[in-house]
Formats: sequence, structure tokens, C-alpha cells
Amino acid sequence: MSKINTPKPVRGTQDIFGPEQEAFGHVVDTFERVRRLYNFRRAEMPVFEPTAVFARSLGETTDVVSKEMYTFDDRSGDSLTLRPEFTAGVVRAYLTNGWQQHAPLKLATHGPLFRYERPQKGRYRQFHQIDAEILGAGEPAADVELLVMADQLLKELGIDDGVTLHLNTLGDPESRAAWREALVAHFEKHRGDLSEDSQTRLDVNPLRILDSKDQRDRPIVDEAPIIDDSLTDEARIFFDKVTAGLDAAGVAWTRNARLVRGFDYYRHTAFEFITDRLGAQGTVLGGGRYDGLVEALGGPHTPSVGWAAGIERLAMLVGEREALAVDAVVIPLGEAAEMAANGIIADLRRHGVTADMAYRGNMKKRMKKANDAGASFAVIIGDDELANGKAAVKDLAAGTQSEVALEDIARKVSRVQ
RNA sequence: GCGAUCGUAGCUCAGUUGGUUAGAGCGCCGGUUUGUGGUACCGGAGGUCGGGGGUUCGAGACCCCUCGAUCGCCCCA
Repeated sequence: MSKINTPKPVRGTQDIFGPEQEAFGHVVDTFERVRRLYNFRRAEMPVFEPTAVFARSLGETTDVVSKEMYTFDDRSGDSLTLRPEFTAGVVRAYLTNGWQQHAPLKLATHGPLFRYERPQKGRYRQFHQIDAEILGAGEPAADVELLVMADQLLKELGIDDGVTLHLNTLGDPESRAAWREALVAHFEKHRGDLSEDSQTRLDVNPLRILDSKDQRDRPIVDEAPIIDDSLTDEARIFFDKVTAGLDAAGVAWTRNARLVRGFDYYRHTAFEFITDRLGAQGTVLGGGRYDGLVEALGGPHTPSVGWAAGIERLAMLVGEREALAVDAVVIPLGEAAEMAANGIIADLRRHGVTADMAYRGNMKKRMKKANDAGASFAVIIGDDELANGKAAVKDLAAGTQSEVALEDIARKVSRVQ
């Protein structure tokens, strides 16, 4: 008598279908189109990697590594991790496949990523990103190209309204170290007035205090030194070239001296496209330059820059979309017609006509199916028509109907004449 | 990991201070129309009230635990 319970989906995972999937697919399709315009090559990487790939590159102390990764031992006892981000795996692939020969290499990819986090709207344990990277390019032109591409992508998705590009520089290692020192000195002076979280940050990741949302931290953060005072001439020139390039390309941006990055490997350019329409999950696309990462994974000095964007968040901004309507729905009536319809619809599809078949229910039912599918035409084949080598083709928008020879149906219902 | 709100048909939601067989709209199925859609009318199926325990004569409503979603924090796309 025990009832069989259907297993529940894993927390933080989602099944995407219907209008939501149409939006999701639209984001991916648009990304694929845009990345071709910029001549980025598509690459596929494994969903899991040796744990060391992420542990070394992201920094052992980051939250992602210390408490958010899906890490497990496989049957041979190797520690593997489901990728929590793209960049580390891309770099690993770059090194182990000898892709250095293609440098500067412009790569694009997309797919699922995994983080053990508290789910919220627009935040999942299995989530999806689109990703673009330029490996082996130390020139500011690479930063500019990526940012212009991101800007065009958001515009082509029609979601640039209310989205702002926040731009900052973290400088070269020398600048960053000097800035970090100045920041620590500043915050140490006010340690007692900082929030508990920021007191912890001061020991672990002092840069993070800058984007604290705690009101108690605001006045101290406002007085904190900005990196401009610590920038080397080289780093300043680099940043100036990036901003000048954006201006030349007509990309709007705003300087945000409080913008920092979560992972240790970032240098120079850091950026986020932030929307005011998604609450706490406002960052819709983010990235920066990671000149130190390839070395952290045992490779030669390879300056690189990249970004990633959450597909779910972009899809939410895009809004629900309807599936594309079919050109024709074939409605066979009677056994002989139903058999013949298999050949007729196959012929339509071979001619590039998007077609579906309504093989269930009475005539009314089948017409309704054609209507619901948004079909331009219903192709009705009864035994009478079949005997004459014809079909009744009804224009569903106009409501008109005419008899068409079987071999002419494809031409009649095709939208590309 | 922390705080808060919520969880009733496939979907969106109603369900008076706990009180008989839990309702609506949409959707689905059937019919009015045995070969003609979008409209209309009629009828029907469909609910472990997230799950478990407790209080009570009696719980969808109250209490506890648990799972999940949502909104913040943390972190991040």
C-alpha cells in the first residue's frame, strides 16, 4: 500500500521550459551571434576539473572555494570539483592543449556552473553563464574589445536600459599592493567602528570592505584612499587607454572607485554591468583582467582578460518570449490519409518548411491545434483529396481555403518564396 | 551559514474569530457542430490543503519540527 513518492528536484536547480526557456535560448542565440561578429572562437570544456584547478586560481580563502564548491572523490579517489566559474577551466585548457600557439586567443563558451549557495531569484546552485575571454593579450585594446562586445550584446538583447557599466582599475601588482597597504592602514585606524563583517574582511580580504552595504562602514569607506593615489605611471596609462578606447567606440561607462573583484587573480581593469531591476542580484555581467592567473596554474606569464554573465539574470531582463510559430500544420483524416501524411510532411520539412502534424481528435480538435501552434496554414488531407492527389490548404489568418496539388504544397506554405 | 515572509487543483488565487461533502478564473477533457480554428454556451475530470508530529469533540486555519520558494545579509553572474 505504500505510495511511490516522486523524487523532488535538487534544491537550487531548475527545469526550464516554455516562455522562460525561449528567453534563455534567445540570450544564448544572441550571444553566439555577437561572439561571431567579434570573431571569438567557441570552445567546450568539461563541467568538472581536478579540484586544484579552482582551489589554486580562485584563492583558498575565498568563499567560493572554502564553502561553495561541489567537491567529491571519484571512484579512483581523485578529488574533482564541478566548475564554479569558467575562467580557471579555460586557463587549464589553454595550458594543457598548447593553445598558446593561437595567442592572442579569443574564446567564447557557455554552460552550467555549480555553487552551493542559498538560492534566491536569479541565483541557483546550478546556474548558467555565457563567457568570453582573451588569453595572451596584455594590450588595453583587448579590454576595450571585450567591453564593446558586452555592450553590444546587452543592446542587442534590448536590456541596456537601466544597465550601467561600472569601471575601475585594480592596477598592476605594484599599484595594487601599495593601495592595499594604504587601505589596511586606513581601516585599521577605524577598526573598532567597522561592522563585524568588515572587521573580518580586514583580515581576509580588505578590498571587500569597499563595497560593504553596512551603513556603519559607509563613512569610513568614503574617506578611504582610492587607487588613483597608488597607481604607477604604467598602470595609469593602461587605464587611460581603456577608457579612451571605450569613448572612441561610443560605449558609456562610469568610474566606480569602490568596485573590486571577488577573486585574487584580477589586475588592472575590473568592471560590472549593473541593472537597477533585479534587486540584490543587480550585477548582470562582470569581469576584468587576470594577468596573474595563468602563472598561478603553472603556466608562463600570460596576460588575459575576460567576462561572464548570468544567463538566468539576462533572461529575466529579456522577459518571457513565445516560441516561434510553425509554418504549417498537417491534418490528415482517415487511415489512408494518415499514412500518406507521413510522406507529405517529411517532404515539407525537407523543403525547409517548419511543420507539425495533428493526428489526434476530431477535426475541430485538430484545427485548434493548428491554431494554437500559430500556424500560417493548415494542410488538410482527407481520403477524397488524396484520391485526387491534392490537399486542402487553409490560410488561417485570412480564413480562405483552396485545393493544392501535393507537390506544390511546400511552395504554397513556405514563407521564403 | 544568518534573519524575515510565504507554501490550498496543472497555473493564478479565494477560503470569515478553528465547525458539516475545500471554491473561483484560466487551462485540460467531452458536448452543442460524426471534415474546419480563433468567439459563445453546457457538462466533466482534477486537491496527500508541501511533509511529519502535536493541541482540540473538531485543524487548510493554532503550536513544534522538517522540506521548498521568495526577500535581505554573506558571497557572487
